[in-house]
Amino acid sequence: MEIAELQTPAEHGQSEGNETLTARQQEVLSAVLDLMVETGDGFSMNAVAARANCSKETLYKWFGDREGLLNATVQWQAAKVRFDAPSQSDLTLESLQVALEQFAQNWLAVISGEISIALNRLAVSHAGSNKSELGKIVLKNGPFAMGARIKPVLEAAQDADILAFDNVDYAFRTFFGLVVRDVQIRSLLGDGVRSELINPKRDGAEAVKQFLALYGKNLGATKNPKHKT
Amino acid sequence: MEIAELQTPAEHGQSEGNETLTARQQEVLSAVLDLMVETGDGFSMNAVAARANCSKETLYKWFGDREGLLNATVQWQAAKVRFDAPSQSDLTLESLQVALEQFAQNWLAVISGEISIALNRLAVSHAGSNKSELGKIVLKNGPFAMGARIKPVLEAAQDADILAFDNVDYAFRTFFGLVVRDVQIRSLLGDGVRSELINPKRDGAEAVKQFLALYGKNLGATKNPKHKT
DNA sequence: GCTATAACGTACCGAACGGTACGGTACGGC
DNA sequence: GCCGTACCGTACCGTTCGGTACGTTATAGC
Repeated sequence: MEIAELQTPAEHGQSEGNETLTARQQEVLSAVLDLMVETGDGFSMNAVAARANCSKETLYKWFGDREGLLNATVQWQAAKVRFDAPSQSDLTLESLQVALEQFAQNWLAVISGEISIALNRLAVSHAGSNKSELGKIVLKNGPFAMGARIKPVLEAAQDADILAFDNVDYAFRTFFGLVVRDVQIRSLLGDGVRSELINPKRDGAEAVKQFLALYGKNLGATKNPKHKT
Repeated sequence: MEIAELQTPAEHGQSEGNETLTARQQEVLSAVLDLMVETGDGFSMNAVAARANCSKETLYKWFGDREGLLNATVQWQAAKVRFDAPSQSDLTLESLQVALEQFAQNWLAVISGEISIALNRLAVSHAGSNKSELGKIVLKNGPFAMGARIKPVLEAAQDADILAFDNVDYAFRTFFGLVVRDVQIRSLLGDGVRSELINPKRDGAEAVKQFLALYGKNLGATKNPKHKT
């Protein structure tokens, strides 16, 4: 479920500082998020100040510069969205399936949300021009965080003779592909069909079924990849 | 090469036209592409003119405005990169596998190339701010073009009793996920591991193997999705 | 009540950029 | 030789934006 743990404001750089953001500061970041969803990257510091009813001077005092403000916003939002893979002590095929399904469904719901889309758009465009940490931040809180939570589950399932694979990284990336499919890139490119065509509940379950068909150990002749990395 | 057909090389909108670009105009677009790879979206019209040794006035005359220049560049590049799915008359499991592998490998090679990454970054960032056709253009020449080429092959394979699926769209999107995995999003977000970690030849073949394991008809108990749309 | 601090609002500055105008040059048609 | 056309190079204009400065207000501590 949604572990909401706050904090992590992140000073101008990515100092991974743990100074808690004040409520007022979070109001500002929320305003930034709104503007981001509405206009992409095309909003000015003036617009932020106006939307948040604060002065530009305060903005610069708190966040250093525009980059710092964006970094803080992205990190703040990323911290809010983190959810864990449900881990249970007794691991069976059924419980694994449930855990993966829940994770896949959460993930699909997140990446098809407009906030995630806006954040990823911002990070992608800033990853082009060097000198920006936004890409790394989103990468760390997106695909990498997903892997960090799923891989232990996969490895536990392998230990429990439920799954079979040679390379947990590759197995995870297959899981990623089956879950995300073309949803994320199409969303980022502005394909409007998202909410109609995508059903996180159904598609997540289907992805897990397919993943288990590929990597489940008891399911007939499975074709396990031979990657050694 | 200077035909008297006047300009209007790629009218400001997306006139889908293939009015031939003069060699000089293609030089300009090539310069734009270079700048795009180098600096993302952060290049000025002055920079384009300087790089291409042409005047800004000519730029505006040929392409209307900055948007028109970007559109022309993206369309020009997209047209160059198109490749067909090899289609043969006799469709067997082996020939299908070969065809899909070749396609998957081509696709992986394209999307991990720096030009494709730069183009997709540009399109993604412009898809955020409305009022830009770039997202649609890339969508059309990317995922949609891929689907338009693969789906007929899948359907032919279904007719030949090689594959089994209920929904060709969903089957294609699974294929997409298995091929692309996390490669594209990680590349767009600036993850540098691309060329080392990714082997189009090997990964494309593996993706096809997995796809056939899921949707091949003669391969034991396959779990076909029950999607109706 | 007095002072200090924090933040608001507005005005301002310099730079960069999109877009336009203009003078100069090379070249093909006649 | 003359003209029209296409293009180059540069200068220019108006606007926007990031960032700073400053005067004003409100709140907290003493």
